[in-house]
Amino acid sequence: MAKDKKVEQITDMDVDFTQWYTDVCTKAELIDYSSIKGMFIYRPYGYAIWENIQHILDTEFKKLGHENVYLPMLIPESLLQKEKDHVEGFAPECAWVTYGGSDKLEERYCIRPTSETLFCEHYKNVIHSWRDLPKLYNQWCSVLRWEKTSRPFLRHREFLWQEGHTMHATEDEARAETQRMLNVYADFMENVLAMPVIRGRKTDKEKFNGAEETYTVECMMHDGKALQGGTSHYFGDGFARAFDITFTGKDNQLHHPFQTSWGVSTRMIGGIIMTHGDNSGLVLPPKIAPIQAVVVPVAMHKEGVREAAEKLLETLKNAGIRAEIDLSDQSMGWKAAQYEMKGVPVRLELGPRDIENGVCVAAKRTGGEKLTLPLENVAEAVKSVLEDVQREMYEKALRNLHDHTFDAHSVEEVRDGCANGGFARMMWCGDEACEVKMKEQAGVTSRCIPFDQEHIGDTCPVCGKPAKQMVIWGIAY
RNA sequence: CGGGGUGUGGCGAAGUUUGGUAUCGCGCAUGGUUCGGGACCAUGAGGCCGCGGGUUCAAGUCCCGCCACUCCGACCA
Repeated sequence: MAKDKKVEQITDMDVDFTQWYTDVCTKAELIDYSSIKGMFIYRPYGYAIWENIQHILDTEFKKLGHENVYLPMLIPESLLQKEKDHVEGFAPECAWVTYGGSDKLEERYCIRPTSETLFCEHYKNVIHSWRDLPKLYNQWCSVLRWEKTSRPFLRHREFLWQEGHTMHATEDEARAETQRMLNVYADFMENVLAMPVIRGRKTDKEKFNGAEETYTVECMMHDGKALQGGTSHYFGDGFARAFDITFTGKDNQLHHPFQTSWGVSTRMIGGIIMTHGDNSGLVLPPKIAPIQAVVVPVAMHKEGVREAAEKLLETLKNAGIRAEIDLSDQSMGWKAAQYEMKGVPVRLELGPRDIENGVCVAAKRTGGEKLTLPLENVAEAVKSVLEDVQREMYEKALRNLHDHTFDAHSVEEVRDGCANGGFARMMWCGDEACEVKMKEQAGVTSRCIPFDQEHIGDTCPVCGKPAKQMVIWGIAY
C-alpha cells in the first residue's frame, strides 16, 4: 500500500535533488514535455507565474521610460556576422532556416538566439541626432539556442525572456543604465521572488560575447549551487562601430552611441522552485503566485458550508487577492497535499465548526501552527498572512545563502567546500589562467566579482601573485 | 559528442532468462457511502508492447538495424 502511494509522491530532495526538481515541475503542473527535446510546454499554472513576473517587471521598465517593441525572429547570416566576438559565441548553438516553401533560400536565416544585431540594424535607421537619444527599447519574446542538454526552465532550447536594448549619447549614461537595470533585477528578485542575490561583475571569461562588461545577479539554490538570475551588459560603442550607427552631437560632429542590453528569462521560475521548494513540493512567493489563497470547504454536504465558502472566496477576490475555491469531492487530506504540491501560499479551511464560531483556519505554506482568522475583516488578515509568508521565504533563503558561503584560502578548500554545494569567497589575481585552473582542480567557475568587496587575503591562492579582488566561486546550473 | 541506463494503457511497474489468450497498482468515467490531513464499495473505458526488418506454426519475449528519453562527463554568450 505504502509503495503504491508513492506514485503520487515526489522524490525526496535529499535523496535526489535533480529528480525532485523534475517531479515538482511536472506534478505541480507547471510544465509538460513536447516531442522536441528541450522544447517545453508551459501549462496554465506555469505560464501564469510567468505572466505575473512579466506584469510586474514590465511595469517597472515602463516607469523608467522603456518602450516595448517587437523585432523579427529571423536574422540573416550576414547580419549576425557583423560583430565578430558576438557571432563566435552564438554560432555553435544557432538553428537555421534554409528553405522558404520549397525553395532553398539565397541566404540562410538564424532563428534569433538574442537580438543585439537586429536592434542595431534598426537603430542605424532611426538614430541620427543627439535628440534621438537615448533609445530605451525592450522586447518580450522567445529565443532559440540549440543546447545539447536541457532541463525544464533551467535550460530550454526555446525559452521566453525579455531583452532590453538601449542606446545612449555618452559612455557615462550607458554605464549608469547598465547598473540601473541590474538593480531593477536585483530588487525584483529580492522583493518579489524572495530570492536574495549577490550583485557583481562577470570575469572576462564569463562575460557576454561582444560585451565590454557583464553584470550579474547570482542566486543560491537550496542545494548550494548557483543560478545566474539576470544579466546586464555594457557594450561601449563596439556594436555601433560594427554596424556603423552614428548620430550628430550638439557639437555638430558625428559620434557613435553607447549601448546596453539586459535580460531575464523563464529560468527564474527554475530558480524560484529550487530556492523555495521542499519535500512537499513547490513553494511560491505570494507576490507572483497564480493562486495566493485557496478556500477549502470542509464537510461540504453540511448545510450552509458551501455558501459560506463561496462568500469567503468573493470577499477575498473583491479585496484583490488571487483566490480560488476547491469544490471537488476529494478528501480533505488530498486537497491539503495537492495545494502544498502546487505551492499555494495560504490555504483557508472552512467547516461547520468555523462557521459557528465566525472564523476560518489558515495554513501557511511555510509551515507553523494553523491560524484562526475571524471572518470579519478576513481579507485584511489574509493579506497580512501573505506578507508573513513572503517575508519568511526571503529570510529562509537568506539563511541558506549565509550558511553555505565561506571564505577560502586555497584551491583545496574551495574544492571540498563547494563539492556539496556552496559559495566560496577567495582572492584572485585577475589572471584567466588561474580561473581555468580553478575549474580543472576545484570543479568550480567564477560566479562573479561582487560589488561588496572584502579584503580576505593578499595573494591569489592559485598562483601566489598579489590579489586584485575577491571572487565568488561555485558550481552553477 | 563520449560512457551508462531505460522504452509495455495517462503515470509507475511486472512479464523478456525458458516464445504460447496483455497483467497489476495509481489515475480516469459512472453510481453510491464518506468528509477537520493523501477515504471506501461497485461497475466500466482505455494498449500500433519505441520504430523497421528478420527467425518461427506462433514474437512484448530471440536476432539485426534504427530512434527517443534519461543520468554522468564535455559543452552551454
